[in-house]
Amino acid sequence: MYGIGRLSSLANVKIPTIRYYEEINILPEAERSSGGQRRYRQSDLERLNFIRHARDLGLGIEDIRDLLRLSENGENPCVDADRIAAQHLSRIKDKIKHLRRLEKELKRIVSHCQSETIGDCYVIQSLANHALCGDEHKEGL
Amino acid sequence: MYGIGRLSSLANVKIPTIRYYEEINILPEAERSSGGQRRYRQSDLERLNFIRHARDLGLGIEDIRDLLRLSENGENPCVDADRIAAQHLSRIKDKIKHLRRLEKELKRIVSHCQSETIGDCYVIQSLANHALCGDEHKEGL
DNA sequence: CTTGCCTCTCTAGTAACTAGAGCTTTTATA
DNA sequence: TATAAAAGCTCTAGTTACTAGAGAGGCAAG
Repeated sequence: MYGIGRLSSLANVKIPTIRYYEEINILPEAERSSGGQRRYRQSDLERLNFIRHARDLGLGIEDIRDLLRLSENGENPCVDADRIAAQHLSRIKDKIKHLRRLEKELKRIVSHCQSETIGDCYVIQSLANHALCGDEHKEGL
Repeated sequence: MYGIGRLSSLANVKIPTIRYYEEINILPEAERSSGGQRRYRQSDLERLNFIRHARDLGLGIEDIRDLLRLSENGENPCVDADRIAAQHLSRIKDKIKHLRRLEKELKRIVSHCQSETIGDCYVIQSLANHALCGDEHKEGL
């Protein structure tokens, strides 16, 4: 049994974040010391590690909640977990696509500006006038 | 002079968003009709188009505020605008790098899972146990 | 028993909107 | 001109995943 500070450094998750996870019920309510402080055990650390790891991969809290629920019974079919991961992967691919379009457009705009003053700055002109854009950059996340 | 609905469809920005932009002072306070409704003119549309365009490129409101301020005087040097755009470009590059790492890791995890039940689902195992990760995916945005 | 660190709850703030309630104004039609 | 539909108004609260800070209380070492 250890306190929240120790759990925090073991899992590499900040203290307020741990309390937040408890509040939104992805961590169970912690046991308390006689004075009311949270006390944790190994299983809490494991669950928190799972959460942090999933967060590092960019999964949202609701997906993580589903994954935790699924993982609680080893007999569950794993297609649901696979689907969550696969959907997340496709969201990431979409984001990459979108960001690449932005990157391309910004590169074009930035490299194109050779002027001295705002009056004929290509950056400003591009923003003011969509017609100067080479490409589309309106969709997606 | 037209109403907020028309401005909204001309600029392709939702009505509440326009009011929000006014509230945070990146759009000037609109003139009002005798009954108190907002009335806009061409210059408002141009400013709003500028904003939307910058948002489409992923720029944050504070950057846009700076760009708008700079663009108000054509004599201003344009290095400041260029710097804002260049910094944004580098943030985008970083995000792409980060997302590509996640993509790689998720692909590995998803394709690796051939099981039927959660008990030996590679997705779940990877999340529970960081040692199964091929790569790092902890840094950055 | 005291000192100092750890932890507690609660509120509010972040970014950039979005949704909805309940009401008033404007516009189009009869 | 009367009325009804469409458009607009303000205000509050919700979204995501935390983070910061105030002010009070718990805990372990010496």
